[in-house]
Formats: sequence, C-alpha cells, structure tokens
Amino acid sequence: MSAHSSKASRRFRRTRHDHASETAEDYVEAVAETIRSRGICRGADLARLFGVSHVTVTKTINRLQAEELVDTEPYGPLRLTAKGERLSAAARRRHEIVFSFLRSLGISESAATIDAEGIEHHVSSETLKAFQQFIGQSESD
Amino acid sequence: MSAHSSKASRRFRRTRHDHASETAEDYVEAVAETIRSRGICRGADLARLFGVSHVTVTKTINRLQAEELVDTEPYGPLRLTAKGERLSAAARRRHEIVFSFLRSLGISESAATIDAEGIEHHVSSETLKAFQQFIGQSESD
DNA sequence: TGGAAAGTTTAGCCATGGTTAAACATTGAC
DNA sequence: GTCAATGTTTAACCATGGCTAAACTTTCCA
Repeated sequence: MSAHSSKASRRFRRTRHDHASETAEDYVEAVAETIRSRGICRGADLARLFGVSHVTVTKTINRLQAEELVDTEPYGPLRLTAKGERLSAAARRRHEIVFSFLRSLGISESAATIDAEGIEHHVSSETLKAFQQFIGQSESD
Repeated sequence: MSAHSSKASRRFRRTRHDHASETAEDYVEAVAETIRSRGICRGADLARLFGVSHVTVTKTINRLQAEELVDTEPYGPLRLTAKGERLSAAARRRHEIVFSFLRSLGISESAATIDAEGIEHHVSSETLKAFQQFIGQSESD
C-alpha cells in the first residue's frame, strides 16, 4: 500500500520532506538576515545562531547546495542563489505576518517570537490571508 | 517595515528533539480517538490513519512503550497508560482550541483541519489562552 | 617566515522516522 | 485440521539532523 492520500492521512504529513523544507527555510532566512545585518555569512554564524555545532551546519549547507538554494566554495562565505533568495523572502514574509498577527492578538513579544517560529511553517495560504486581514483590522481600530 | 530585525538571539528553533514529542502526541491522540470511535485500536489502524507503513507504526509504538505512554502485548491491541491518557487529553484539548480558533477567524473546515494539526504543537500556553479568549468573544458577537 | 587562532571539513557515531521484503502469529472458513 | 487472510514483527536499508574528535585551510600578526 503506502502512497496513501486519503483525506484522513493527508493532515498528518509528518514526513522527512516537510522537515527538510522547514530546515531549508530556516537556513535561507538566517543566511539572508545575517548578510543583511553583518554583510557576510559564514557557517560559524549559523552555528551560533541556531545553537548547533558547526558540523551540523556544514552538513545542512551541503544539502542546501545540492538543492541549489545556497552557493559557496570551500572555506568561503555563504551566499543565496536566486532560488534561495526567493525562498528566504517568502519565508520572511510569512514569518512577519504570523508574528504581527500574534502581537495583534495581544501575545507578548517573547511568546510571539517563539510561537511564530514554530507556527510559520504550518500555515496555509488561506490562513495566512486571514491573519493579514486581521492585522489590518486591528490597525484601523 | 519589518516586525523586528533584532541582532541578538533571534527566534529560530533550537531543539529538533521537540519533534519526537510531537509524534508521541499525535500517536496517543490517534489511539484515544480510535478507541473512542471503534472500541479498539491496532497498529494497522494507525498506519491507515497516518498514511505510513505498519512497520513505521510498530517502531514508533515500541518507543512509546519505552516512554510508558502506550501499553500493549505482542500481537495485541494498543491501550494508553494513565500517562498516555493524560497526554492525549491535553493534546486533544489544545487541538480543539486551535481548530475552533481558526474556524472563528473564518478559515474553511478543510484548511483549519490541516493547519490545526501543524500548529497545535507550537502554541505556548499564553497563545492558547489568547485563542480561547478570542473564541469566546467571537461566540458572543 | 612561521605559527597560532579562527574557520571549515571529514570521519564516525547516535536517534528518529521513513521504506521493502520476508517471516511469524492469530483467526475464521471450510 | 488446514489454509488463507489479516495483522504483526524482524531485518536491513535510507535521509535528516544531532554530536565529538581530528585534520585541514585561511588569515593575520609578531
């Protein structure tokens, strides 16, 4: 059996693919942000940021290079490909909408920061739209 | 423009070990629900529900047994331990709050079902409280 | 020039969560 | 009693994402 795509099973998409793309988004977002704020991004920056070892970063970056999201040479700094830029922009936009939405609801900055990070990878475009609309309404109150 | 662009210690998920407890919650929730609706729960039920192979279920159940969340004998049906019951009740409650919240926002049932599944493991108690309060407000409109 | 410090990679280990293929157990129909 | 269907387990594999230890490269400075 296996490639089961019933309505019931589709909501439980807890596959390696989903996790891999979440990681990819986190990484490209972090690369973009680091370049934005420090002008350059190296593996060690990401290790520090994520709180993981530099080895973990190296392995992940290798995967992202294979996926053509990140571009780098041995011992060189990290850059995003055009594809990586697009992904990071989309991820950032989604993140900011979720964060602002939570803040609009009255969630504290610290909780909103943590929760947005967890939630951002799991909102459909429909929900994202509703979040955006809600933010707009709150602002005009 | 951006909600925040701090330099020090940004968001970014740290513990990908959280993932193991998400799986545990999904499983105990599914066991509880299956027992509720069909009177018994077997590994094959979960394989069908999650859309994974029965082998994956067996391995996960072994881990949950080691964690004393699930109780079973070889070739026997699955039962929850007291600890498993508590976890499933908490997970279900959280799930229902998130789902109802999304519905209150106007999200379609199908999107709310999928998104709630993804989001429920990432809401802090503060956010959960805000969701609950919002549901209450919407109902009295 | 030559080395130390900082940064990066390689090698090898582990857990989780996926897969198939194949063996084993239980149950119900003949 | 046997046999097929169903359900379960075991074996063996893969990818992701963690780790430490050790080796290698780059940079910079005395």
